[in-house]
Amino acid sequence: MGRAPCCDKASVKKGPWSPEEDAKLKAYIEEHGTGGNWIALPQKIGLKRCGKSCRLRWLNYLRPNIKHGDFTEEEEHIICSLYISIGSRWSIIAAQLPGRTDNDIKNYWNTKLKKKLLGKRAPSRRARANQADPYLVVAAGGNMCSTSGGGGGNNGISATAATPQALSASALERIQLHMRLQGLYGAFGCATNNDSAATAAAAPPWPKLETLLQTNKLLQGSLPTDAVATTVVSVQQPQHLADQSGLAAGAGEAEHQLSSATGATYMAPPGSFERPKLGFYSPSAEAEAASAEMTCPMVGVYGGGGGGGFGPHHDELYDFLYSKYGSLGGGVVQGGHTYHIPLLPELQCPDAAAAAAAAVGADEKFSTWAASSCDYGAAAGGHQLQGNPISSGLQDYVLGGGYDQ
DNA sequence: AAAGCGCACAACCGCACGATA
DNA sequence: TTATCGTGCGGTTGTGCGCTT
Repeated sequence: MGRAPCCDKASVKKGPWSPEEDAKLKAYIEEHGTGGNWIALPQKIGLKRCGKSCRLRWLNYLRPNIKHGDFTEEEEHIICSLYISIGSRWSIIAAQLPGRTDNDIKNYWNTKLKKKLLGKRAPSRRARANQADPYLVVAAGGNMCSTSGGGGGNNGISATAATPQALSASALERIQLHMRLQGLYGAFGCATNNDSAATAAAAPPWPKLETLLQTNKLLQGSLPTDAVATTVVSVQQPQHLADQSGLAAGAGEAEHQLSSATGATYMAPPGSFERPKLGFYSPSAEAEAASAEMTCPMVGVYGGGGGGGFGPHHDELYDFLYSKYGSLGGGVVQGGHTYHIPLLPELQCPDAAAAAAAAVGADEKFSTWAASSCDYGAAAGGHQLQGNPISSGLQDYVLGGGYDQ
């Protein structure tokens, strides 16, 4: 028995919205608000639309301060960075880009950015229809390292990890993307035996990501200073610290810290080292001096518990990455240069986003963040942004999430 | 000129979650 | 504790337009 549909599909209108419908919806919401019930709203205003459709139309097109098209280079960088870090959690990414909607960003990623960055064509509808296993499209058409072991040596990705069961398309794309940005294909000894891989390897790395990270541009201007609760110490670990800490060769405290190839940095509590998890990076204590501060009402709980921890693909993804970075001892050496995995910009606390939104006008999407106590996953996977009370007065955070679908 | 194709955008669908009765 | 409902999210599909053959 399936759940009842949200509306009578036989009587609701589908397809593009007319200007008249837009005007009706906009006028009503501007005057009365949504009334807290989208399902009932279309009846109230005489629209033959599903409530969900009304909500979508309002959020994506009719509400004030919506931007469409013309993504700036900086916005592209932010999308790219966050996609690597957290995957296809478009609503969270959208929260970092004022005026942008998750739908817009999702479309932009799928139609432009992905191709631009990964250098591959999205399979056509027809190809997709004929493709029995969608995961194989990525595995075969993407620029992932060969897992056949033929000629490329041990590239560290096990056959198991490369199977559709182990690594999702999203995870593969993120690995590809990050490698791409770092120009690490050669360092990983990838066997590139198809055209798309060769094309990808020839493409230039992401040129300005590092600049963006260094300048730490992500919504710094809107960070509130008066909200209370826990202080989250952001953000950028200075490069010299990253250099010193290494990845796996060190002992003691340094061993607690590891940067993953997705850009995640992990800080385990002293004395309880465990295998790092992929996820949003946690800032180091040393980063405090160079960091901005933001506040976020949350409690400090360590690890990936609560909403269910990390997604099923993370362990495999981690195993692959850790085997790479661990075995290479603190970075990837290529051409006499040691490549360190960059730290990613910090996600803005939703409450900060809410505060920023409040300054320019009510925004329903942000208002839901404001009430959620920085719950990053309530709807998107049930995971919470959780703090790690690593030492007195300092909080590191790991964003868990089942975002590999 | 017309068919085929790819692309971009808008919209829909189904699932998971939280709230509530 | 369980069922139901509304909401939010990410994935997918529909559609129109422009380019290519």
